[in-house]
Amino acid sequence: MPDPLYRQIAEKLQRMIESGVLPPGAKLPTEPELTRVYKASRNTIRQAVRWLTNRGLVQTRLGQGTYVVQRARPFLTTLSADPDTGLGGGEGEAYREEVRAQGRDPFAPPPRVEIRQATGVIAEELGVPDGSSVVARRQQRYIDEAAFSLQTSYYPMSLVDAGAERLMDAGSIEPGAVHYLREVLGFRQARYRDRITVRAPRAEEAGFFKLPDNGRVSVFETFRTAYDGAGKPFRLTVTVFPADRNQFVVFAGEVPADARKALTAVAASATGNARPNDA
Amino acid sequence: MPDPLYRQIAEKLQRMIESGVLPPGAKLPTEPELTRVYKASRNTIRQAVRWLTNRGLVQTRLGQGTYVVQRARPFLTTLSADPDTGLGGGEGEAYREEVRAQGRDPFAPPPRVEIRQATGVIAEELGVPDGSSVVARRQQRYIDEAAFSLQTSYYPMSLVDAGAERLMDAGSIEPGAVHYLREVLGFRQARYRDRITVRAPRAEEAGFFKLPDNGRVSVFETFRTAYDGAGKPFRLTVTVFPADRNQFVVFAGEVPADARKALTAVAASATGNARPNDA
DNA sequence: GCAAATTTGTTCGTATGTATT
DNA sequence: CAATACATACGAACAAATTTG
Repeated sequence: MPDPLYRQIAEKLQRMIESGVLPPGAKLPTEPELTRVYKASRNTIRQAVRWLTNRGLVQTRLGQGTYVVQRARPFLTTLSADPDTGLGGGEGEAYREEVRAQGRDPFAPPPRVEIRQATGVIAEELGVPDGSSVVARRQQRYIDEAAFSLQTSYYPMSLVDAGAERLMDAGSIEPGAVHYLREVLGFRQARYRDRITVRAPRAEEAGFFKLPDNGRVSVFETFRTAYDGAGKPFRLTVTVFPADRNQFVVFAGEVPADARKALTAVAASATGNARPNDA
Repeated sequence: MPDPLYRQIAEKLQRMIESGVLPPGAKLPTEPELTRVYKASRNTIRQAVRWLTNRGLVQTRLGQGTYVVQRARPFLTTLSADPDTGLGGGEGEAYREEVRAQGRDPFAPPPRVEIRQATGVIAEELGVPDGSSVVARRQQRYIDEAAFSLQTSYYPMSLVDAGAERLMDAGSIEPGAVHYLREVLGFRQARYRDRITVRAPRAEEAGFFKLPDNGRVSVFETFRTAYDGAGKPFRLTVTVFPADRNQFVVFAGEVPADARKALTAVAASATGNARPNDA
């Protein structure tokens, strides 16, 4: 039995998009036009377009039309520690350097600082009792004016008691909290564990990242637990990145310098074109 | 101006799901029932349910009903090299060990082996001319009888010429291709670069992993380029994992043994409950 | 094993609302 | 303000898959 009508129409449009007949940014015919071309009711046409929307191929704009999506240039975050600085990617100074190295423009407003009760994952990862107080430093980051990540770092209150008072400063800690903790408490970074997950965005996240409200684009959520010299966790950093414009890189062992650069070119070659897993 | 009716209905159902009134696995009322309860047409009810479906909260089954989704226990793959064996996660022997370490049951049928022409990413990453021949070894992997990953490793034909003839064997190379290359050509693993991306599944992948056909669940696609002692790439491994049941872990520096174990508990604590990024 | 009932899926038609040009 | 374009909502009929009797 053939596919339902709306699928047939959707697949025809999909082929036009993937073959380049409808290039990124192009406007699809309007619903009444498609109704005439494919001799289907408007509801069926709308169902076909919705199918494309759910797959992230097109995007509809009320009052304007339906357009083939333009993929943003992906940004690469290195998770493994830098062999020179010993810093992991995505945080403070390391973030700004990595953005500039990719020829792009970083911006981060001062963090919001709050005192919260540790619960669930936060308490477990920091090894503090459930309900005890932690400092939460919440940071928004932009690249080329576009929202790029939402990061919250949690520190046990015991660090503040031990002398790291500036953790509770409302402004930025320059050149970075990692650096500050090393100076004040002697903690060396480059001992951490990252966990990388993917999930649907929450409403606030969808708003901040300007994601389509159909739940189509998911977000990466990374959990970084950092340990001090004695192996005790002293920091948990949770970061959310939109999955449609972010990728991660991990280096193991001594990887040639060539392979560390010019990665952006490979990353940008849309996975939609190269299909290394086809049969 | 309030939300449209279908959204109001969807959000009421969403609250029932998230508050536990409708626990995972529960059956939602049928469409005719919802029609009566919310005094909306069947089409509007269906739109509300579709909204929940697009967010991955429920799943409809033709002829049966609509059910609250049950999240599978996530599986963790370690990307950074094992400090003892020097092996990266997700490949050959390392895969089986990691699965058993998490108390689960690995299964992998023998790989399919093909000769292909290198194009795009494959040629670039392996540093071979576009169009030259490569050996592709394609492997399906299961955990607890469920499809878990689809992996293809590419090797330049020059390795076969240099003596690694078994790369073209149809069956498995025990205890693993990495081990074999070290024996025959002296390549040491533990020099590689991983790139982690997320995208919509292709039709074959959705079929193999039994993903819902609405494009809701996306897949991780990881690209691992391995380098020999001279810094020349000798292998590219592309792996696809369903994002709804997989997570990744990266260790940097000497992380305490405690933090390497008991990770599964933290990972399983559904991100749907703990909301570390809320305002 | 078959038929009926139940439940979601597809397709049409129609009317009205809202945002953009 | 008018025309265009997508969004919401209702009603109706039949199809396909599953469960029940």
